[in-house]
Amino acid sequence: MSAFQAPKGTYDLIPPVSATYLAVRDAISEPLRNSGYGYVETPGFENVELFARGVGESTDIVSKEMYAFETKGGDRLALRPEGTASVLRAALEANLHKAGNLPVKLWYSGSYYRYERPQKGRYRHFSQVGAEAIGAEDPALDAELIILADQAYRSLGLADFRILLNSLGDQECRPVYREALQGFLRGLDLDEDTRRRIEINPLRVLDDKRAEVQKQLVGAPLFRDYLCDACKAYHEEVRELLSAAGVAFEDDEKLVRGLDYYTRTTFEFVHDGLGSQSAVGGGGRYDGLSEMIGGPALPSVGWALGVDRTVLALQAEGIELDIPSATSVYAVPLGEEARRRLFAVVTELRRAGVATDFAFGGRGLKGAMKSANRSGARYSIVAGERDLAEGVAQLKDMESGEQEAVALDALVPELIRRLG
RNA sequence: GUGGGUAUAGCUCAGCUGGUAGAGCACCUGGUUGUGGUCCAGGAUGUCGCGGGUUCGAGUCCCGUUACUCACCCCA
Repeated sequence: MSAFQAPKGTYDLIPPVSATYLAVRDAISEPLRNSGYGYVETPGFENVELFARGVGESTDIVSKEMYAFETKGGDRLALRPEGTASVLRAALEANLHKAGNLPVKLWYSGSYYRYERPQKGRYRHFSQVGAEAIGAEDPALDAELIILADQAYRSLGLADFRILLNSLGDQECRPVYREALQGFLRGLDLDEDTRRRIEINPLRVLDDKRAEVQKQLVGAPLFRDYLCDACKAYHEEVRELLSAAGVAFEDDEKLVRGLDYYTRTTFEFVHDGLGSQSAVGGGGRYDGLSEMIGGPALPSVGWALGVDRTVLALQAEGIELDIPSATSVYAVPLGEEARRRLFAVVTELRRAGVATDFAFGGRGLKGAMKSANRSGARYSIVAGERDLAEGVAQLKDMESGEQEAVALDALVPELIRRLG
């Protein structure tokens, strides 16, 4: 115990659990790397205005959950609460969209920050892997991203997740629907906050999880009935491509996401084993975002998957990822001379690419062998004066317990041979 | 911001209507003066979250406080 602990809503990732997080990030990004997405990394903080204009002034994310601060130089910054706005900003700043190769496809992995009351699956510092395809309006692109996320989850062994799909329309049909919805909502018996939301962002009222609210929403106008022909055709094409790819999804007319920039396709990946925070990931199309942050018209689509929540989903399904032992060989010296000789062998093995560790700190043989066992190493090398006098070391198979003398000079090639 | 729950050994937890602290796992030592994982024998470990109160006596009751946790709102 130190006098300090991790700040509220944060946690440290330590072995062995941290290995699972690395594996999850790897599994999520693998299909992206295999599909033309390039890695992008942006700063952990941005000009606060980017999020205010991008994510939306009316969203909870911006209005009450953002870590905003002023620097000594007077700049107004904010820790990033999400990834899309930053990635788009970076792409525009580097003029990637002018390189003539649209869509610009990018993936990223990093930490995000929201000042919220922590609970299961919701932290103030959390980790996401995301993907963005910038500058193309093509239903196949929307489908591609959903298919790749599905592939990522399946590669982890997850089975109990569902994909919710909806369309939020465009500048043409959304205002008409919005007005129709507002007309309906204004007639309901709702609390003050919700009534305010009707005027600012009525679609999000549909997303309210409270039973007494949902009960009143029966009979609310559905966007499905208001979509313009272009949006309807686009959405139908996305649905068909997903079906053709064998990716199951559920139409959810009430799926509205809490970020203002979404248009047309929106989707969410939900898992029932996470407590009340059921979304493990989500995303959608954001055709207007580029212009909102001062760029050219660049219709785009993307998603972000929560690494923390994916790990919770794995736990809920009882899935243990098969993470290979980090160490293949563990060297145990007895005495000073052996320590020098074996340390040299360890260095040589490592340079040859064999994962090797060493009994540091001069523990007794028994303790050192215990460490060798805990390291998960397949082989241990033990050498003391008796062995050195004969120019050998004892090579022990930690699984079978069998041990044989191997000439010191032959150790490295022999281990490489055995480990394949 | 609002509400519920919890706080005892490194970890997971037990401790009945108040009588001065326990289990399992982990850890350490020995059985093996040069061998781990199994087995056997032994061992160490706690400001019982913190502060105050009631009491002859508080892990146990009361008040306060802090932390954690779950849920609402919202989201990954």
